Amino acid sequence: MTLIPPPMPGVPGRKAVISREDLIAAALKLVGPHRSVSSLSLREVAREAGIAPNSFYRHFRDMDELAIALIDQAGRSLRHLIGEARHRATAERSVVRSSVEAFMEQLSADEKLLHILLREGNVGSDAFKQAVERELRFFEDELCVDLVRLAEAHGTGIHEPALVAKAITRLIFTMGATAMDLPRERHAEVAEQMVVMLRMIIVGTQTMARHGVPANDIAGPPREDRQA
Amino acid sequence: MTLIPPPMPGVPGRKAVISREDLIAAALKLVGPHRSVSSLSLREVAREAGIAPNSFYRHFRDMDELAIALIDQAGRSLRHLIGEARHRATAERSVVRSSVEAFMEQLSADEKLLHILLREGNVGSDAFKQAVERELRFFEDELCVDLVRLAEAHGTGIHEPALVAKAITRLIFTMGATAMDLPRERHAEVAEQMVVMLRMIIVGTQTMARHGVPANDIAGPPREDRQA
DNA sequence: CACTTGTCTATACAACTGTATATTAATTCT
DNA sequence: AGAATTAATATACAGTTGTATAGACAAGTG
Repeated sequence: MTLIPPPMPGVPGRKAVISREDLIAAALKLVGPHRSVSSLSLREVAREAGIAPNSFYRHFRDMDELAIALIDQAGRSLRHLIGEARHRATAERSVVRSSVEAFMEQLSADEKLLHILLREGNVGSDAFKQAVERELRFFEDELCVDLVRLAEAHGTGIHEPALVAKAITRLIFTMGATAMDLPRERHAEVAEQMVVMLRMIIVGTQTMARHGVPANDIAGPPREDRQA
Repeated sequence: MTLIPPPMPGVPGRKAVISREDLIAAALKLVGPHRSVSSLSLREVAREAGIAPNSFYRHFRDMDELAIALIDQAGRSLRHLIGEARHRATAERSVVRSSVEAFMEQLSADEKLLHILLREGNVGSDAFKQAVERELRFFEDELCVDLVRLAEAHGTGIHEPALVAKAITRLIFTMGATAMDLPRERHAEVAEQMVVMLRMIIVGTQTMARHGVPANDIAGPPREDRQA
């Protein structure tokens, strides 16, 4: 999706002095901790890219369309990152730790793209939100098959793997979002918190797979409909 | 904070035909799934409230100030809600289930206020974000003392209660935010997912308290620095 | 060459924004 | 009654926004 037409030499017309990617880059330069994508104006992006406002329409119909392209790119970047993290993980260290570390690492380096994916899934148009949701679900699905595979390999059970994946994903993303407002030196601390949280979830799902799911938690009295 | 001056009879001047609360209400009428607080304009709110644009300044200095007042109100509403949920919980059912149910219930009823708290903590000015963060932390702290108290009462251990509270809070809030985009009839399903997720965390923290924390998870090889 | 085609720019317009200034209206105090 | 004080308004202005229209430039075609 959002493919660039290949540079066939047989097409008439003027040589494009600017490309979609240039516009995306210009938009990226403008977003930041205080500037959300949905608050960018068409003219602003055009100005940053050094073109006339109307030239924008040659590449995108809307700012919304640009935003979705941005999300796509952020998603690709994230998927690449996670792929690498997974590769590193199975070799030496735990998935949890190395994934979290890779995530936080990317958070510092590639800040803007992650920013978009993390924080702006809640505002904006429907198309915008769906695009973010799609990337989240992608992340989630990959994590799910990973979890199942690892659980089988290690002989540990896993209760409701899909929900485990969902919980972990959402947790990583929100924690990452809040980490972005913190000074760089506190990122390691947040990463450590994330690792502990994820371990709790994993220990929980394993215990529940081993001993059966409890019908109530620490707060409630025993219930009658507890499963045998 | 944001106190109304008491109606002393001894102050000259014209009777105020509109109050801060009316402006807040007008702003609330405007926000929705497609309209974020930070995208509201001063004139728009004034128009909705039926006053001249400049009259806005009699009550707030900024739209930002209005936004923070909105967050305060949403926070109060949420705290009230949680207080009730906790009251109900200790009596008959589990904290987890009844809290989640109360949360989702409020989500449907009082949609707008929760909306603001849930979705808009990531965009907007610093003051805005800090206000949301403050409310989140409040929620978190209350939950933490609850967890510790319950763990003691039931004789179950609890590992890193503060982190448990944080994880649960963030999870509830993000899941709640995504639920708001779903049709009403799927809310129960999301609530069920949330309950399972939270139980995993609680079972996890209990197991870790009982058996000691694992030095690595299901994916990694044993590490040497494992705690005795 | 003229011709078409696609890219970009210039100008323009109506709508909207936040806010400054000045004026009017309502209420209480003396 | 009149003076004082405060809320609300009307008008106005400069800036920004999205976009419509029309024209200029460059590259390929016949």
